[in-house]
Amino acid sequence: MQLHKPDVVDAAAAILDNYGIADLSMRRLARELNVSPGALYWHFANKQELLGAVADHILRPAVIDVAGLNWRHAIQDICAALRDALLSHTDGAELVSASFAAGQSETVTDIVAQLAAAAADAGARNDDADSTARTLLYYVLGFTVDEQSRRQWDAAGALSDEQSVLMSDTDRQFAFGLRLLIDGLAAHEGATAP
Amino acid sequence: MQLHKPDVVDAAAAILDNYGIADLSMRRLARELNVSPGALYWHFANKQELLGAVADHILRPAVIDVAGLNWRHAIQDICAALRDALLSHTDGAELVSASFAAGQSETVTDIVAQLAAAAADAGARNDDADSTARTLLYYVLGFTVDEQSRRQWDAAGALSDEQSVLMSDTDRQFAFGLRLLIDGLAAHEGATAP
DNA sequence: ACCTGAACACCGTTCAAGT
DNA sequence: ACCTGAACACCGTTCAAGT
Repeated sequence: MQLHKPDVVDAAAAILDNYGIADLSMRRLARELNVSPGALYWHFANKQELLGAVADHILRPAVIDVAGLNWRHAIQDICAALRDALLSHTDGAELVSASFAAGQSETVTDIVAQLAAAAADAGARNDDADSTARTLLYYVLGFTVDEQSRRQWDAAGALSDEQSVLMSDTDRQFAFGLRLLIDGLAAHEGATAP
Repeated sequence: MQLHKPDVVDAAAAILDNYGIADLSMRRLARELNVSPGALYWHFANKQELLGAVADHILRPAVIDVAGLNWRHAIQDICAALRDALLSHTDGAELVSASFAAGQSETVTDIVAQLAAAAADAGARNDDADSTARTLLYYVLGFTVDEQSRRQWDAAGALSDEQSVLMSDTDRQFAFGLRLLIDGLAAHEGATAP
Protein backbone atom coordinates (compact mmCIF):
# COMPACT_ATOMS: atom_id res chain seq x y z
CA MET A 1 0.00 0.00 0.00
CA GLN A 2 0.96 3.65 -0.44
CA LEU A 3 2.87 5.71 2.03
CA HIS A 4 1.08 8.77 3.38
CA LYS A 5 2.41 11.62 5.51
CA PRO A 6 0.36 10.75 8.62
CA ASP A 7 1.69 7.16 8.55
CA VAL A 8 5.23 8.49 8.43
CA VAL A 9 4.62 10.89 11.31
CA ASP A 10 2.97 8.16 13.41
CA ALA A 11 5.87 5.78 12.82
CA ALA A 12 8.35 8.54 13.68
CA ALA A 13 6.47 9.30 16.91
CA ALA A 14 6.56 5.59 17.78
CA ILE A 15 10.34 5.45 17.35
CA LEU A 16 10.66 8.59 19.44
CA ASP A 17 8.59 7.17 22.30
CA ASN A 18 10.23 3.74 22.28
CA TYR A 19 13.87 4.58 21.53
CA GLY A 20 14.39 8.33 21.81
CA ILE A 21 15.45 11.10 19.46
CA ALA A 22 18.93 9.68 18.89
CA ASP A 23 17.37 6.67 17.14
CA LEU A 24 14.99 8.75 15.03
CA SER A 25 16.92 8.66 11.76
CA MET A 26 15.58 8.71 8.21
CA ARG A 27 17.04 5.27 7.54
CA ARG A 28 15.66 3.75 10.72
CA LEU A 29 12.25 5.25 10.02
CA ALA A 30 12.29 3.91 6.45
CA ARG A 31 13.20 0.43 7.76
CA GLU A 32 10.29 0.53 10.22
CA LEU A 33 7.96 1.46 7.36
CA ASN A 34 9.37 -1.29 5.05
CA VAL A 35 10.37 1.28 2.53
CA SER A 36 13.63 2.53 1.04
CA PRO A 37 15.25 5.61 2.60
CA GLY A 38 14.74 7.59 -0.59
CA ALA A 39 10.97 7.07 -0.44
CA LEU A 40 10.71 9.49 2.48
CA TYR A 41 12.13 12.25 0.30
CA TRP A 42 9.12 12.06 -1.97
CA HIS A 43 6.92 13.15 0.94
CA PHE A 44 9.31 15.41 2.89
CA ALA A 45 11.96 17.73 1.51
CA ASN A 46 14.43 16.82 4.25
CA LYS A 47 14.76 15.56 7.81
CA GLN A 48 14.06 18.97 9.37
CA GLU A 49 10.71 19.19 7.62
CA LEU A 50 9.78 15.70 8.79
CA LEU A 51 10.77 16.54 12.37
CA GLY A 52 8.65 19.68 12.09
CA ALA A 53 5.66 17.49 11.25
CA VAL A 54 6.43 15.32 14.29
CA ALA A 55 6.67 18.48 16.42
CA ASP A 56 3.23 19.56 15.20
CA HIS A 57 1.92 16.09 16.07
CA ILE A 58 3.32 16.39 19.60
CA LEU A 59 1.91 19.90 20.00
CA ARG A 60 -1.65 19.10 18.91
CA PRO A 61 -2.93 18.63 22.49
CA ALA A 62 -1.13 21.82 23.50
CA VAL A 63 -3.42 23.99 21.39
CA ILE A 64 -6.22 24.90 23.76
CA ASP A 65 -9.08 27.34 23.81
CA VAL A 66 -8.51 30.23 26.21
CA ALA A 67 -11.45 32.41 25.15
CA GLY A 68 -13.03 34.02 28.17
CA LEU A 69 -10.01 33.58 30.42
CA ASN A 70 -8.22 36.61 31.80
CA TRP A 71 -4.68 37.05 30.52
CA ARG A 72 -2.97 35.55 33.60
CA HIS A 73 -4.94 32.33 33.41
CA ALA A 74 -4.64 32.22 29.63
CA ILE A 75 -0.84 32.36 29.87
CA GLN A 76 -0.78 29.85 32.71
CA ASP A 77 -3.02 27.37 30.90
CA ILE A 78 -1.24 27.65 27.55
CA CYS A 79 2.17 27.15 29.17
CA ALA A 80 0.95 24.24 31.29
CA ALA A 81 -0.62 22.52 28.26
CA LEU A 82 2.58 23.09 26.30
CA ARG A 83 4.75 21.55 29.01
CA ASP A 84 2.38 18.58 29.39
CA ALA A 85 2.45 17.90 25.66
CA LEU A 86 6.27 18.02 25.58
CA LEU A 87 6.60 15.71 28.58
CA SER A 88 4.21 13.13 27.15
CA HIS A 89 6.71 12.01 24.49
CA THR A 90 10.28 10.85 25.00
CA ASP A 91 12.62 13.75 24.15
CA GLY A 92 9.53 15.75 23.16
CA ALA A 93 10.92 19.01 24.52
CA GLU A 94 14.22 18.60 22.69
CA LEU A 95 12.52 17.78 19.40
CA VAL A 96 10.08 20.69 19.56
CA SER A 97 12.84 23.03 20.68
CA ALA A 98 14.95 22.07 17.66
CA SER A 99 11.97 22.38 15.29
CA PHE A 100 11.15 25.80 16.69
CA ALA A 101 14.76 26.93 16.22
CA ALA A 102 14.65 25.65 12.65
CA GLY A 103 11.32 27.39 12.06
CA GLN A 104 9.67 24.15 11.01
CA SER A 105 6.70 23.95 13.35
CA GLU A 106 3.56 25.83 12.41
CA THR A 107 1.86 24.94 15.66
CA VAL A 108 4.54 26.54 17.81
CA THR A 109 4.00 29.73 15.79
CA ASP A 110 0.28 29.52 16.58
CA ILE A 111 1.03 29.09 20.27
CA VAL A 112 3.32 32.12 20.26
CA ALA A 113 0.50 34.09 18.63
CA GLN A 114 -1.89 32.98 21.39
CA LEU A 115 0.60 34.07 24.03
CA ALA A 116 1.10 37.40 22.28
CA ALA A 117 -2.65 37.95 22.32
CA ALA A 118 -2.71 37.31 26.06
CA ALA A 119 0.18 39.75 26.53
CA ALA A 120 -1.73 42.34 24.51
CA ASP A 121 -4.70 41.75 26.81
CA ALA A 122 -2.37 42.58 29.67
CA GLY A 123 -1.79 45.96 28.11
CA ALA A 124 1.42 45.46 26.14
CA ARG A 125 1.90 47.23 22.80
CA ASN A 126 2.44 45.08 19.71
CA ASP A 127 6.24 44.76 19.86
CA ASP A 128 6.22 44.13 23.57
CA ALA A 129 3.48 41.53 23.28
CA ASP A 130 5.61 39.67 20.76
CA SER A 131 8.72 39.87 22.93
CA THR A 132 6.71 38.70 25.90
CA ALA A 133 5.28 35.75 24.00
CA ARG A 134 8.71 34.65 22.81
CA THR A 135 10.15 35.07 26.30
CA LEU A 136 7.42 32.82 27.67
CA LEU A 137 8.19 30.22 25.00
CA TYR A 138 11.94 30.34 25.69
CA TYR A 139 11.12 29.73 29.33
CA VAL A 140 8.79 26.78 28.81
CA LEU A 141 11.09 25.12 26.27
CA GLY A 142 14.24 25.71 28.32
CA PHE A 143 12.67 24.54 31.54
CA THR A 144 11.09 21.46 30.02
CA VAL A 145 14.16 20.36 28.05
CA ASP A 146 16.07 20.56 31.32
CA GLU A 147 13.37 18.78 33.31
CA GLN A 148 13.01 15.98 30.77
CA SER A 149 16.74 15.33 30.51
CA ARG A 150 17.01 15.17 34.31
CA ARG A 151 14.11 12.72 34.43
CA GLN A 152 15.76 10.46 31.92
CA TRP A 153 19.05 10.68 33.79
CA ASP A 154 17.32 9.77 37.04
CA ALA A 155 15.40 6.97 35.33
CA ALA A 156 17.46 4.40 37.29
CA GLY A 157 17.46 4.18 41.08
CA ALA A 158 14.61 6.55 41.88
CA LEU A 159 12.28 5.45 44.66
CA SER A 160 8.61 5.96 43.90
CA ASP A 161 8.17 8.13 47.01
CA GLU A 162 11.14 10.33 46.33
CA GLN A 163 10.16 10.51 42.70
CA SER A 164 6.68 11.86 43.35
CA VAL A 165 8.13 14.40 45.79
CA LEU A 166 10.58 15.50 43.12
CA MET A 167 7.85 15.71 40.52
CA SER A 168 5.59 17.96 42.53
CA ASP A 169 8.73 19.98 43.16
CA THR A 170 9.28 20.50 39.43
CA ASP A 171 5.63 21.53 39.15
CA ARG A 172 6.23 24.21 41.75
CA GLN A 173 9.50 25.28 40.14
CA PHE A 174 7.78 25.58 36.78
CA ALA A 175 5.00 27.67 38.29
CA PHE A 176 7.55 29.87 40.07
CA GLY A 177 9.45 30.86 36.93
CA LEU A 178 6.22 31.41 35.07
CA ARG A 179 4.92 33.64 37.86
CA LEU A 180 8.11 35.68 37.62
CA LEU A 181 7.29 36.50 34.01
CA ILE A 182 3.61 37.10 34.64
CA ASP A 183 4.35 39.40 37.57
CA GLY A 184 6.93 41.21 35.50
CA LEU A 185 4.36 41.76 32.78
CA ALA A 186 1.83 43.03 35.30
CA ALA A 187 4.39 45.40 36.81
CA HIS A 188 5.38 46.72 33.41
CA GLU A 189 1.92 47.23 32.02
CA GLY A 190 0.24 48.23 35.24
CA ALA A 191 -2.38 45.50 34.89
CA THR A 192 -4.08 44.06 37.92
CA ALA A 193 -5.42 40.60 38.71
CA PRO A 194 -9.22 40.29 38.84
CA MET B 1 54.79 17.65 18.33
CA GLN B 2 52.34 16.47 20.93
CA LEU B 3 48.65 17.24 20.94
CA HIS B 4 47.39 19.18 23.96
CA LYS B 5 43.85 19.97 25.03
CA PRO B 6 44.12 23.74 24.44
CA ASP B 7 45.34 23.16 20.86
CA VAL B 8 42.35 20.95 20.20
CA VAL B 9 39.93 23.49 21.66
CA ASP B 10 41.50 26.33 19.66
CA ALA B 11 41.27 24.35 16.43
CA ALA B 12 37.65 23.45 17.21
CA ALA B 13 36.82 27.11 17.84
CA ALA B 14 38.44 28.02 14.52
CA ILE B 15 36.30 25.50 12.62
CA LEU B 16 33.25 26.82 14.45
CA ASP B 17 33.96 30.43 13.51
CA ASN B 18 34.88 29.72 9.89
CA TYR B 19 32.42 26.96 8.96
CA GLY B 20 29.79 26.63 11.70
CA ILE B 21 28.70 23.91 14.09
CA ALA B 22 27.55 21.54 11.34
CA ASP B 23 31.16 21.21 10.18
CA LEU B 24 32.57 20.73 13.66
CA SER B 25 33.02 16.95 13.54
CA MET B 26 35.63 14.83 15.27
CA ARG B 27 36.99 13.67 11.92
CA ARG B 28 37.15 17.15 10.47
CA LEU B 29 38.85 18.44 13.59
CA ALA B 30 41.37 15.60 13.50
CA ARG B 31 42.11 16.36 9.83
CA GLU B 32 42.72 20.03 10.67
CA LEU B 33 45.13 18.98 13.41
CA ASN B 34 46.94 16.49 11.12
CA VAL B 35 46.10 13.66 13.43
CA SER B 36 44.04 10.49 13.23
CA PRO B 37 40.43 10.65 14.52
CA GLY B 38 41.22 8.19 17.30
CA ALA B 39 43.89 10.52 18.72
CA LEU B 40 41.20 12.90 19.99
CA TYR B 41 39.80 10.12 22.15
CA TRP B 42 42.99 9.99 24.14
CA HIS B 43 42.33 13.57 25.32
CA PHE B 44 38.53 13.63 25.41
CA ALA B 45 36.15 10.83 26.37
CA ASN B 46 33.71 11.71 23.60
CA LYS B 47 32.43 14.52 21.40
CA GLN B 48 30.15 15.95 24.09
CA GLU B 49 33.08 16.43 26.44
CA LEU B 50 35.07 18.16 23.72
CA LEU B 51 32.16 20.46 22.89
CA GLY B 52 31.89 21.23 26.60
CA ALA B 53 35.50 22.40 26.55
CA VAL B 54 34.73 24.60 23.53
CA ALA B 55 31.70 25.97 25.38
CA ASP B 56 33.91 26.89 28.33
CA HIS B 57 36.31 28.58 25.92
CA ILE B 58 33.47 30.64 24.45
CA LEU B 59 32.17 31.54 27.90
CA ARG B 60 35.47 32.75 29.34
CA PRO B 61 34.79 36.44 28.58
CA ALA B 62 31.28 36.01 30.01
CA VAL B 63 32.59 35.46 33.53
CA ILE B 64 32.70 38.95 35.00
CA ASP B 65 33.12 40.45 38.43
CA VAL B 66 29.91 41.90 39.81
CA ALA B 67 31.08 42.58 43.35
CA GLY B 68 29.70 45.86 44.60
CA LEU B 69 26.85 46.00 42.09
CA ASN B 70 23.25 45.91 43.26
CA TRP B 71 21.33 42.80 42.22
CA ARG B 72 19.57 44.42 39.26
CA HIS B 73 22.79 45.61 37.67
CA ALA B 74 24.54 42.36 38.52
CA ILE B 75 21.88 40.38 36.65
CA GLN B 76 21.86 42.83 33.75
CA ASP B 77 25.64 42.78 33.38
CA ILE B 78 25.99 39.01 33.67
CA CYS B 79 23.26 38.41 31.09
CA ALA B 80 24.65 41.03 28.71
CA ALA B 81 28.16 39.55 28.98
CA LEU B 82 26.74 36.09 28.38
CA ARG B 83 24.85 37.18 25.26
CA ASP B 84 27.90 39.05 23.93
CA ALA B 85 30.11 35.99 24.39
CA LEU B 86 27.61 33.73 22.60
CA LEU B 87 27.22 36.15 19.69
CA SER B 88 30.96 36.52 19.19
CA HIS B 89 31.33 32.99 17.78
CA THR B 90 29.40 31.43 14.89
CA ASP B 91 26.67 29.19 16.34
CA GLY B 92 28.02 30.03 19.81
CA ALA B 93 24.56 30.13 21.38
CA GLU B 94 23.59 26.76 19.92
CA LEU B 95 26.80 25.11 21.04
CA VAL B 96 26.64 26.44 24.60
CA SER B 97 22.95 25.62 24.80
CA ALA B 98 23.65 22.00 23.84
CA SER B 99 26.58 21.76 26.25
CA PHE B 100 24.45 23.15 29.06
CA ALA B 101 21.70 20.63 28.31
CA ALA B 102 24.31 17.86 28.33
CA GLY B 103 25.76 19.15 31.60
CA GLN B 104 29.22 19.46 30.06
CA SER B 105 30.08 23.10 30.71
CA GLU B 106 31.50 24.00 34.11
CA THR B 107 31.48 27.69 33.29
CA VAL B 108 27.76 27.81 32.65
CA THR B 109 27.29 26.27 36.09
CA ASP B 110 29.43 29.05 37.56
CA ILE B 111 27.35 31.66 35.79
CA VAL B 112 24.13 30.15 37.12
CA ALA B 113 25.66 30.31 40.60
CA GLN B 114 26.45 34.00 40.10
CA LEU B 115 22.89 34.66 38.98
CA ALA B 116 21.54 32.73 41.95
CA ALA B 117 23.64 34.88 44.29
CA ALA B 118 22.17 38.01 42.72
CA ALA B 119 18.65 36.58 43.13
CA ALA B 120 19.42 35.84 46.78
CA ASP B 121 20.53 39.47 47.12
CA ALA B 122 17.12 40.43 45.80
CA GLY B 123 15.59 38.59 48.73
CA ALA B 124 14.78 35.17 47.28
CA ARG B 125 15.12 32.06 49.45
CA ASN B 126 17.56 29.35 48.31
CA ASP B 127 15.18 27.33 46.08
CA ASP B 128 13.69 30.42 44.52
CA ALA B 129 17.13 31.92 43.87
CA ASP B 130 18.06 28.74 41.99
CA SER B 131 14.84 28.73 39.98
CA THR B 132 15.33 32.38 39.18
CA ALA B 133 18.90 31.83 38.03
CA ARG B 134 17.90 28.97 35.75
CA THR B 135 14.98 30.98 34.37
CA LEU B 136 17.35 33.81 33.51
CA LEU B 137 19.67 31.35 31.77
CA TYR B 138 16.83 29.76 29.79
CA TYR B 139 15.89 33.24 28.65
CA VAL B 140 19.36 34.35 27.56
CA LEU B 141 20.08 31.06 25.79
CA GLY B 142 16.68 30.88 24.11
CA PHE B 143 16.75 34.50 23.00
CA THR B 144 20.30 34.36 21.72
CA VAL B 145 19.93 31.06 19.86
CA ASP B 146 16.94 32.62 18.13
CA GLU B 147 18.70 35.91 17.45
CA GLN B 148 21.81 34.22 16.09
CA SER B 149 19.89 31.94 13.73
CA ARG B 150 17.90 34.88 12.39
CA ARG B 151 21.13 36.82 11.83
CA GLN B 152 22.61 33.97 9.86
CA TRP B 153 19.42 33.60 7.85
CA ASP B 154 19.45 37.31 7.04
CA ALA B 155 23.15 37.21 6.19
CA ALA B 156 22.36 37.84 2.51
CA GLY B 157 20.59 40.95 1.25
CA ALA B 158 20.68 43.07 4.39
CA LEU B 159 21.44 46.72 3.88
CA SER B 160 23.91 48.17 6.34
CA ASP B 161 21.42 50.81 7.48
CA GLU B 162 18.56 48.41 7.99
CA GLN B 163 20.90 45.99 9.66
CA SER B 164 22.03 48.42 12.31
CA VAL B 165 18.41 49.37 12.95
CA LEU B 166 17.53 45.70 13.37
CA MET B 167 20.49 45.17 15.66
CA SER B 168 19.63 47.96 18.05
CA ASP B 169 16.10 46.54 17.93
CA THR B 170 17.30 43.15 19.15
CA ASP B 171 19.22 44.93 21.90
CA ARG B 172 15.99 46.56 23.04
CA GLN B 173 14.08 43.29 22.75
CA PHE B 174 16.71 41.51 24.80
CA ALA B 175 16.54 44.19 27.48
CA PHE B 176 12.74 44.04 27.50
CA GLY B 177 12.51 40.32 28.25
CA LEU B 178 15.23 40.63 30.84
CA ARG B 179 13.40 43.51 32.54
CA LEU B 180 10.28 41.35 32.67
CA LEU B 181 12.16 38.80 34.77
CA ILE B 182 13.89 41.39 36.93
CA ASP B 183 10.61 43.23 37.59
CA GLY B 184 8.95 39.93 38.39
CA LEU B 185 11.66 39.15 40.89
CA ALA B 186 11.30 42.58 42.46
CA ALA B 187 7.52 42.19 42.70
CA HIS B 188 7.82 38.75 44.24
CA GLU B 189 10.47 39.58 46.77
CA GLY B 190 9.38 43.12 47.50
CA ALA B 191 12.82 44.50 46.72
CA THR B 192 13.21 48.06 45.53
CA ALA B 193 15.65 49.69 43.15
CA PRO B 194 18.18 52.04 44.72
C1' DA C 1 51.99 7.83 27.31
C1' DC C 2 50.34 8.88 23.13
C1' DC C 3 49.01 7.91 18.50
C1' DT C 4 47.96 5.19 13.93
C1' DG C 5 45.21 2.26 10.95
C1' DA C 6 41.59 0.03 10.17
C1' DA C 7 37.43 -1.44 11.15
C1' DC C 8 32.30 -1.31 12.83
C1' DA C 9 27.98 0.37 12.48
C1' DC C 10 25.93 3.76 11.14
C1' DC C 11 24.22 8.72 8.89
C1' DG C 12 21.36 12.37 5.21
C1' DT C 13 20.60 13.06 0.56
C1' DT C 14 20.39 12.39 -4.51
C1' DC C 15 18.91 10.42 -8.64
C1' DA C 16 18.65 7.33 -12.62
C1' DA C 17 15.73 3.79 -13.40
C1' DG C 18 11.69 1.19 -12.72
C1' DT C 19 6.30 0.53 -12.22
C1' DA D 1 2.89 9.65 -9.14
C1' DC D 2 5.48 7.08 -6.26
C1' DC D 3 9.22 4.15 -5.08
C1' DT D 4 13.76 1.21 -5.47
C1' DG D 5 18.73 0.53 -5.63
C1' DA D 6 22.72 2.13 -5.43
C1' DA D 7 25.77 5.40 -4.82
C1' DC D 8 28.21 9.72 -2.63
C1' DA D 9 30.20 11.77 1.01
C1' DC D 10 30.27 11.62 5.21
C1' DC D 11 29.64 10.43 10.74
C1' DG D 12 31.27 8.82 16.20
C1' DT D 13 33.70 5.40 18.47
C1' DT D 14 36.77 1.44 19.46
C1' DC D 15 40.93 -0.95 19.78
C1' DA D 16 44.86 -3.85 18.51
C1' DA D 17 49.19 -2.57 17.29
C1' DG D 18 52.93 0.48 17.01
C1' DT D 19 56.58 4.01 19.00
